[in-house]
Amino acid sequence: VGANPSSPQASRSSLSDVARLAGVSPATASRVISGADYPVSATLRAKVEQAARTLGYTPDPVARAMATGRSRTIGVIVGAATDPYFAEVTHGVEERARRDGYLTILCSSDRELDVETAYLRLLREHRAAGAVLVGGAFDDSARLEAFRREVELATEQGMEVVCLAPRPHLAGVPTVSVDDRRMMADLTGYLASLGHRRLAFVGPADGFSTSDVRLAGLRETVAALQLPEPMVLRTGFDYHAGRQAAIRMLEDDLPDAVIGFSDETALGVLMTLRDAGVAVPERVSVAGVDSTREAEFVGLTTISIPMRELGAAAAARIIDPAREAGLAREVIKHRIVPRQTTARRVVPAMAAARA
Amino acid sequence: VGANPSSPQASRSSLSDVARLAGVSPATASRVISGADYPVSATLRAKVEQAARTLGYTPDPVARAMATGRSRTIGVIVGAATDPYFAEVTHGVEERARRDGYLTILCSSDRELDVETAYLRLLREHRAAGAVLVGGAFDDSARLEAFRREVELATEQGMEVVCLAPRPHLAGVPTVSVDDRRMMADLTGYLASLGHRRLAFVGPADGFSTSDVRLAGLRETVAALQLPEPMVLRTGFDYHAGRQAAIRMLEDDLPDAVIGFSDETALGVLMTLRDAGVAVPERVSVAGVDSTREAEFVGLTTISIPMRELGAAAAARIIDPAREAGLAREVIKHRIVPRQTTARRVVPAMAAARA
DNA sequence: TTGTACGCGTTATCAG
DNA sequence: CTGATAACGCGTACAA
Repeated sequence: VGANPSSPQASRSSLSDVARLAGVSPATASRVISGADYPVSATLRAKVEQAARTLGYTPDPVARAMATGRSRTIGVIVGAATDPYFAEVTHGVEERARRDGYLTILCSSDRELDVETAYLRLLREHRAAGAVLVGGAFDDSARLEAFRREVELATEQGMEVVCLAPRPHLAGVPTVSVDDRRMMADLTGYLASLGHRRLAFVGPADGFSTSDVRLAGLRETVAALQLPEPMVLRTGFDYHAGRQAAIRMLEDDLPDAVIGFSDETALGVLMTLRDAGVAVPERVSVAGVDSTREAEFVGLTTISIPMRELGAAAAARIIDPAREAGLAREVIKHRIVPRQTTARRVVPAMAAARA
Repeated sequence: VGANPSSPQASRSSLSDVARLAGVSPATASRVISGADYPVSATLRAKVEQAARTLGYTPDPVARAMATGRSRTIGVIVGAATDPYFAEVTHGVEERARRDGYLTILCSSDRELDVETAYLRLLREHRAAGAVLVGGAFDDSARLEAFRREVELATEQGMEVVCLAPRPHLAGVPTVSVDDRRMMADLTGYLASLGHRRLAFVGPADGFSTSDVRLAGLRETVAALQLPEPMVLRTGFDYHAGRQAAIRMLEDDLPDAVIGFSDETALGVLMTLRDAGVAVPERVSVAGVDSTREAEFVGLTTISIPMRELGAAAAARIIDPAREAGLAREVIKHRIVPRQTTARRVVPAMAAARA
């Protein structure tokens, strides 16, 4: 009779073993081991600790999850695991989690709300301590209700859910992120200050939360500075999307400067333009967002976002919710990182004169 | 009396609820739900399935893990979560795992054997179905014994451990990987065929499994072709290591061609050489290993390794060990991907003539 | 302050 | 083929 018959278990010792060796009841042993703030005499406490050491006892995480409804496990839900931005944030979560013996569960959603919903459910069933929603999302109204419901269930069950980018339809969920609107406004201002007037934005289709906000920031600034209407190319998130956009620009019309939704997209634009013989930054300036390592490698102008720290902060919030219970909406400072893909605009006449 | 008091549980239904509604015993319900190959009459089976549907019942993974000693969870242990190679393999694992409702646990070890050991133990305690050891490792003899012991314990407990790169001191563990020695021999041959004689290798310190093997492959071929002794720069794994190595080469002496331990390293070399005004591939050829997306972006010559497929294969092996029980040491084919950072050697005289 | 006993939700054994 | 029932290892009301 009993479970787990096939495992030749290397004789792991259980809490009752510890209790027996220490000559106390399992309850007392539990109170000592689990660090409960329950009064236990110093004598017994010492005995239990000694016994635990002798037996090399380690609490069983699964049994604990069973009993407490909580496991030392953190889910991180990203749009694409291989995207450098997501990878960096995830690493931040993992490092912080590891410090406290938490396990990090990687959930890559292909930016599908349904997949996020399914993952959230799985995490809840596994009693994850919390979940980090790293990226933005499409405003997929058909799937949205199920998603919200799942977030609600998770929260009700005591899971900590943290957003690392604002989710418009997820009010009440603590969020720590940069100010996308302002960030893009700053970047636009920076490019304008270099003399660029005809701007282009390359990003995902309409309806993606963070992209929409960034685009709004761009448009506001363009309007305020009385620049011409910006070109908007909605080809996607990644490197390939950047390539496509660049090809379209090459066929159509070159702007003064291009802003990518992310470094990935901007890099796609950059490489494709250069391959086609377009001088960057002399003819066209290119800038991205994220400050991934790739961007550093090629000297791409970008906006610095503390990716690891964001991940670590989210993890910290999940591991110890009490500590940072206060702030529900924290804003991280961004910073423009000017590098070699942006430069003062060279007006055609001057260019001709120089040539 | 009882556990989990604080959770306002959204009334999840349990197996006994299903059993009650179906008018059968929990045992029968379990046999139907868990898909055990245990005889249950069609009538009762239908009743249970109906009841489960009505209640929207889902088995509890934690309780299952408790009872069976196995959870639908796969650990993937990598050297650095943000390294593109590891990220890609991890994504492969995740995609395959997701298909079967498995969760992927990301374990980033900073290439420290101790961290790998600790993670392995944590995974075992959490009843992970298996673990994927993705990268190589330093031959850290002091820590090695504990590591091996942990692998052994994991295996004894029924976990599937799979290596995606040979671990010399882990005999008996199923491994699916490329042939590092031959791969590097091929690449060396390729560079030699372009007329390059003075080769350089940039990689981690001595004693790192995969690097040692690759270097051996290089050396063999160099000897066979009677090329001069190669330069070996042991600066590390990543982009920065490549930069350092390049700086040293610039100060010291430029080879005809540089091979990086990985694409990351090679890219560091490439960018730094170009920043310093060294023409690649005209003056120096540069090649890497992995065929990461980054390498594609900048047109780096490299060796193609099917990263996602490797991850997926490892996951498949863990999810369904019976299926592929046979082969314990599978070798994946590699392929040289010539791109724009390698070219036929231009001998100084010719270069002068051309200039 | 300590101990007893039950429950978490399954699976597996053994008796019908 | 079906059903009681004992585990799995822990946390925790409740009684002492």
